[in-house]
Amino acid sequence: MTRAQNTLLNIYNTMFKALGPSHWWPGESLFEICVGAILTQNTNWNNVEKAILNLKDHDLLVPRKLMWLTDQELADLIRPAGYFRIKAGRLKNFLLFLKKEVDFNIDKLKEYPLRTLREKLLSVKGIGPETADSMLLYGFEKKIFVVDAYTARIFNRHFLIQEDITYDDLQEFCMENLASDIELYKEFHALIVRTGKTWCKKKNPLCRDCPLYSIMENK
DNA sequence: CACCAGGCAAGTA
DNA sequence: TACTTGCATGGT
Repeated sequence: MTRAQNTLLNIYNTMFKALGPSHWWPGESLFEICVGAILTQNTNWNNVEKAILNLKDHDLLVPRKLMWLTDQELADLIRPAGYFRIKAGRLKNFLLFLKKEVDFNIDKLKEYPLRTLREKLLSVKGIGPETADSMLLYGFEKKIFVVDAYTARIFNRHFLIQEDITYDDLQEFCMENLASDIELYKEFHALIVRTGKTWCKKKNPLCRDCPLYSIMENK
C-alpha cells in the first residue's frame, strides 16, 4: 500500500468517524438529482432546496413539463438558487438534450456506458466535469469519482497534490488510490464537501478544530 | 460589513 | 495556452 493510498483511506475513515454517513445525493428521482446538480453550481445547497421546492410545488419537476416553460418563467422559479438566468438556460440545454437523445426517457441513459454518457453530458453547454460526474455517480450509479475545489484544498494540505491540479488529474489521482467502489466514491465526496464547508474555508489555512488535524503531517 | 457557496463559459492577450 | 470576469441569491 502506497503512502497516497494509506493517507486517502486515513482521511476517509477520520471524516466518517467525525461526521457519520451523509446520505447523498438528496433527491427523490434521477431527474431531480440532475436538476440539483446544475442548480448547485457554485451555490449553497440551502438555496438550491428552495428552488427545487418551487418546482415541486408547481408540479413541474418532470422533463416534459419543465420544457414548456419560457426561460423567463423558469428563471423566476429557480431564482433562490442564484445565477437564475444562466441556470435557466443550462436547464433548458439539458432538457433539449434529453428530448433529442432519449425522447425525455431519462432512465434510458442508465444503459449507456460511463464514458459515452460522460462525453454526451459534457457536450451540453452548462454541464462541466463536476456537474456531469455528480449526475453520473449519484444519479446514474456510474463508478466515477467527483472532485471539487475542497478535494484539491484538503488533499493539498496533506501533501498529496498541488492545489492547482486540473480536474481530470485530480480525479485520476483519487481513482488510482482508492478502492474501486461506487458507494465509497459517493460517501467520500460527500464527506469532503461537508468537511470543507465546516473547517477548510479559504481563509482558514490550518484549523485545530478540524477532525483531519490529528492526522495532518507537519502541523 | 465582507465573504463565500456541492462551476461554467466567454472574453482577453 | 493562461488568466480574468460575469453570473446572483442567501447564509454566516
